[in-house]
Amino acid sequence: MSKKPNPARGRPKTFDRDRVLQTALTQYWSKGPANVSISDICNLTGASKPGVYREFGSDDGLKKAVLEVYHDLAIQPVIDILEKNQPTTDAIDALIGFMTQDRMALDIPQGCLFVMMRAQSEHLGPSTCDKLNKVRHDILAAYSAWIERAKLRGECIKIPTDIAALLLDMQHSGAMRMQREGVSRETIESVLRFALGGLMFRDNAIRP
Amino acid sequence: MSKKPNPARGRPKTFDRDRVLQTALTQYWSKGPANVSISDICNLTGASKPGVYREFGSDDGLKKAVLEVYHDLAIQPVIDILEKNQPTTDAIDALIGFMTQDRMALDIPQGCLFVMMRAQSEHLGPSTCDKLNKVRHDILAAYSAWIERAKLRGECIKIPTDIAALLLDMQHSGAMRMQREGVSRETIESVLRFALGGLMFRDNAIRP
DNA sequence: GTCTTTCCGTACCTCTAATTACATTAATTA
DNA sequence: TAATTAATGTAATTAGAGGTACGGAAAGAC
Repeated sequence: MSKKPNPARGRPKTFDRDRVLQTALTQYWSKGPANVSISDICNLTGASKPGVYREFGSDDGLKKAVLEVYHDLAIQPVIDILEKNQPTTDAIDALIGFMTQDRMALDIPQGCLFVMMRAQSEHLGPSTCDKLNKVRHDILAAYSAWIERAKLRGECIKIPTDIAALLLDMQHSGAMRMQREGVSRETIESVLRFALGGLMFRDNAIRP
Repeated sequence: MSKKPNPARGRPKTFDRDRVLQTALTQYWSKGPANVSISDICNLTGASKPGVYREFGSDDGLKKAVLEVYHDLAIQPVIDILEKNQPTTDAIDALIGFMTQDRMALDIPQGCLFVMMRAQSEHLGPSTCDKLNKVRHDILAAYSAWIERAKLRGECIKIPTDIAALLLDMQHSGAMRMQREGVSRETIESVLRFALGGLMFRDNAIRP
């Protein structure tokens, strides 16, 4: 066991794993995972097809690896917000802020790869689907823990925790879908404000 | 202009348009539009491929035609609920009831073809996408009109109408996605109850 | 130098999808 | 019966996907 930082034997490796992963991530994210072929990625990176297959095993393997990268990049930050111990309103602000960043300005694709993959899980391979389910489970668990803590603090309405978790997940997916459909940042923020605000006791529902 | 109910000339038509449409609808709906080929539909219906192309022009044309059938079958009923002049709580009950029918028992596929198509619009043809946008517009218009009426009756919280419409659309998509992911009927109902209940003044948010 | 090890990439294979060329069939009409 | 019309389906074509066989290249070891 242990890595081989320098096996110093045989032909040195030139395959750029990170470049392929980064390129695949960007492509899948911006065009949808089903609309990017291995050949596309090879052309964009200069990698050879057998190289990709040696590294990732298959299309499924590559997609799974990309999903792992995506997790660290865009899912974990959400979980981090949820796990940070802060007042519920602050957490909601942080969530909305994260979901409605100006993607254009940051040069990040619109929408969410995880959400897209879920929507197309029918033509993803088994290992990608596995990973997808694991990620889904992690997110729901994080939502649940967050809700439980909010309840203890008396900041959350009376709602079964698992229902609230699904509801949060639903709003997240919905926001990401709208983003892809071209709905404006401000509009999405407003929708989320109402959707998530409803979880807390509302001092903001002012009768006309 | 005018149909030719009986041109009575040349070889009689045997191509069963309705059968192809019905089969395509069921297949797209249950497996996702991207996972069903023209050949599949031909094999299932006994139609020939040139027959299908003669009737619908292309893959895109077939999908557009199927979407039109789906509209009448599963979108219009929602619009009808919204247009029926009834108390907001009743409309919400009807919406939730429609969204959480026992599909298994009714032998209807899970989820919503419209929602699936939106999620995969990247690999749909232009005319299907057009139709998709029109349907989306119709639905949002119906939600908006409904919200406006609810507001006049003083049954709806203070929320911009367009935001509420997007919010409703988001909950609908979310519910349909959950249904496809295998979440139970009861759970989805509960989620929707909280998600849509928040639009009305709440007498149901009981502090513990 | 040559052996061994490890990685490389060209050129192919196989499948499946969409789409069509074309010869054929079945009816009405003259 | 022959001509006309309007539909039919077999059998290709083309394009692109995922995936691989295999000969070669670049290093250290001997």
